[in-house]
Amino acid sequence: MPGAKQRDKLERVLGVAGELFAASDFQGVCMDQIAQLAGVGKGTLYNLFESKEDLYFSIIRSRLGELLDLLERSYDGRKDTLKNLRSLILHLHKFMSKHPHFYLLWKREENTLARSDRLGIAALYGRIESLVLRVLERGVEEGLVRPGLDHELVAHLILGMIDGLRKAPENVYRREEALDEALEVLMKGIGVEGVEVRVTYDRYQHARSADER
Amino acid sequence: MPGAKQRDKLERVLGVAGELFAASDFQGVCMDQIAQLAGVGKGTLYNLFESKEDLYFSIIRSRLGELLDLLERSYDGRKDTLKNLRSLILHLHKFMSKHPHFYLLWKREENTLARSDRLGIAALYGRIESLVLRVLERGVEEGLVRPGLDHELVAHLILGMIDGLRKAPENVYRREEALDEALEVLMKGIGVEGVEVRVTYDRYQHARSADER
Amino acid sequence: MPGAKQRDKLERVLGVAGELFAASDFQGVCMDQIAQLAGVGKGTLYNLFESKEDLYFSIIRSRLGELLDLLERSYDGRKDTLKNLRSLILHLHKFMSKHPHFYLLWKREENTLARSDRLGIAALYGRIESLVLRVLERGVEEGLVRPGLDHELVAHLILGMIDGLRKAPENVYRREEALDEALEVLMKGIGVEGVEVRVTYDRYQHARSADER
Amino acid sequence: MPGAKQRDKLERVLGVAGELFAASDFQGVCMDQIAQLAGVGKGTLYNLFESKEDLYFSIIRSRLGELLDLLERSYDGRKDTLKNLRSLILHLHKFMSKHPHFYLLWKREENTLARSDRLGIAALYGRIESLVLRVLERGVEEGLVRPGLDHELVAHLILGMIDGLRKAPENVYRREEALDEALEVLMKGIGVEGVEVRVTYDRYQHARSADER
DNA sequence: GATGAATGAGCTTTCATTCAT
DNA sequence: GATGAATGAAAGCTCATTCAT
Repeated sequence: MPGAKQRDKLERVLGVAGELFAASDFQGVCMDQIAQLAGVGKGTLYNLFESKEDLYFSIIRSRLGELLDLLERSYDGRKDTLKNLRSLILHLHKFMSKHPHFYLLWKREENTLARSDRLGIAALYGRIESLVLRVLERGVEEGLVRPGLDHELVAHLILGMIDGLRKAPENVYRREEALDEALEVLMKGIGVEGVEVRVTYDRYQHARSADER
Repeated sequence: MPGAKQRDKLERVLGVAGELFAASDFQGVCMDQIAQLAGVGKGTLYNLFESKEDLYFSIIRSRLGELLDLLERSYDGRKDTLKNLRSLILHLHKFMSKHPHFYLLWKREENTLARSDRLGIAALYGRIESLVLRVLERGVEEGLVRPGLDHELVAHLILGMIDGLRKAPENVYRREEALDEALEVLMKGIGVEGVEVRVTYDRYQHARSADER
Repeated sequence: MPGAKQRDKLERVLGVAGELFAASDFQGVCMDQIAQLAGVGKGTLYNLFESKEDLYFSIIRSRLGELLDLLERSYDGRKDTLKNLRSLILHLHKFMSKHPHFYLLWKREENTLARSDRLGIAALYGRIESLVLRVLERGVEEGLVRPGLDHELVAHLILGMIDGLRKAPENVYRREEALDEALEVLMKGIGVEGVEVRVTYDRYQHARSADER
Repeated sequence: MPGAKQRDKLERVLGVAGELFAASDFQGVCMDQIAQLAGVGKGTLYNLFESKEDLYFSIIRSRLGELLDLLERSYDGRKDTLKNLRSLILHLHKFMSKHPHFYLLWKREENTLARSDRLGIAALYGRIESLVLRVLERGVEEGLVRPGLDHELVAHLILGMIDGLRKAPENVYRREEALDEALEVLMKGIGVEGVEVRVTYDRYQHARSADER
């Protein structure tokens, strides 16, 4: 099966290119470098991708696709909202650690991409929003999220908070409790008043094991 | 006074360049375009800025500087936390409307800039964080913000939420109530339990007039 | 064998560029011209040479290298001094006729290069001096050159004379006897008094055939 | 008399520019530098000279003119040939020490200038040749220079030797005796056989005082 | 006359892309 | 399919020159 070798090569190129693009920027990277570091000929890059731009956005698109598959698989309409939100945050966090370069590229381009959906990335971004919307709706059904909120708005607030979490200094962000503290702020913010939402480290441990494959 | 003409020219260049850079990206804009649209000679650009890169980051730096002066001037240790946060959100919102291109550039580069503080922009970013930290501390003193929160973390959550607000679809975001809804989510999230925080449109109107010069 | 084509191309570029640079000067020649006339793409010039400056000095360096190899090969410790000096003059003369542009460039830059040995050219210049010194020492051994002369000084006088010869008007310089007349002046100038040095056209013919491959 | 100030300014510019041009080359110097270092406005340069090229060659032309006036004044048809040649060498040597930059520029351009007499410099070069020719003719009349030599050729040999002298390493060239040794080689080279030519340091001293103003 | 801000032609150099091997 | 030498469009930048003050 030659597909395996092809796949390897493609992954190698995506990995190397992601690293390089994140380290400087689109124009700061040249195809020669990528080819050299990936151990392939320059011509091969053009067999794999239409152009440099295609390569660049393919990094974002492919990883973002992976991430969304992951998030959507982990979402479970039956789970409670707390678990779902925690799972969202956890998976984003894990994915970010695994593909640090991808995140930079994504965040760098997300505003640009919104306008003209180059290469279908904006569509992917839509999926994440719809996922959060579903979580919120489920939360209202459960009586955990207070009704009357503009879900489209709140979805962006949530995603923004998660991104803010990422930008916190490492010493803050890396503390495991940080995730729970953020989750607590979030739940109090959108939760039904008077309903106690217990977010504890024990639960965090538990959620973690339950949620991952 | 030749300074006036100089200033005009510089502002015109910053404006034109900001527009162009936001419309595509760094490499998608050439100095000839900028010069042409700004109505100056190409050489003049190089009298005003060291290089194309310098021009690019000068847009961010100068606007960010303006923004921070604005925010810091509007912060008032005696005001209540609600007012301070509302003022923060309002000013960010207004500035964003006035300089829509600047925001795109800023957000595009913020992750890159964090690493190597090119041209002192990261330092400016630090000022905004410290401002939010002061607001939080004041909130605790007032008994409006619950103690025990990691302020560094929460500061990033707040800034992230505000950014999320910006990313919400125009039809959501433009609704005046959106700001108050976000503020409410935020206050419930970080506020002391049981303390009623009334965020109403009337107050919003009032705060607006009180806050602006 | 791709080396052959490469070599051809390189020689063509060196030839064309030499011609152009000699015809005006460094700044009077642009890379487009060179590429066009050499029948290669502009990019190819940059595969062959680091920069325009590198190309420029490569002309001098490579030809000067050739010349020195020639001179050093033709020098023979056993030959008499007259033959050696004649050989030196003859070879310089021939080389100059073959590469008229190179000479101009060399002479134009020799004073500049002495100061900062860009690209190892000054080192080559040292080799020609040491060659003349060896000829002089041999001349003293033979009893043909009078002792007590400062050889370093005389070496420069000799090289200066040869260069003066080159600058003589064509109608003078091209006369074959001119070389012998110069050689006679030189030998009388540095020779042992009373020792007859016969420099005749016949010998010149003879020396020519003996000396060249 | 404003002419004096003008003259000062012009001399200052020529001096500064000569230094700069000698330190790098024509293209390596920009009008801003010259203006700055000379303490004049850039526009003033264009009142004094037609163009950058004109300025460049004016340095050579004006100094070369000075030099030739000097040499021609010092030549005296009645003096003996030895004195005349010594005077030639001495004056060149002195002038060179006084205007080190000029020499570099002159030598750099002399081959280029020969072809198209830009700005009348080649004409000046002709005067130096004719001066040497007159010295030689006088030498033949005196019975000190042997007849039958091609004077045009020998003139170039002499000028070449003098230039060779200049290129000799400083430690050689600076020795006062070096001039006399060169003169001796020269006189033996072109002198009538058997006629003793005494070149001593005493005479050198004497000639020096007699010759200079 | 003196100045230096403004200009833009013209240059070197880079690098995405192609295509013969 | 894989390669990388060759290409030339494109762009950043410089600096001689001008001219309004």
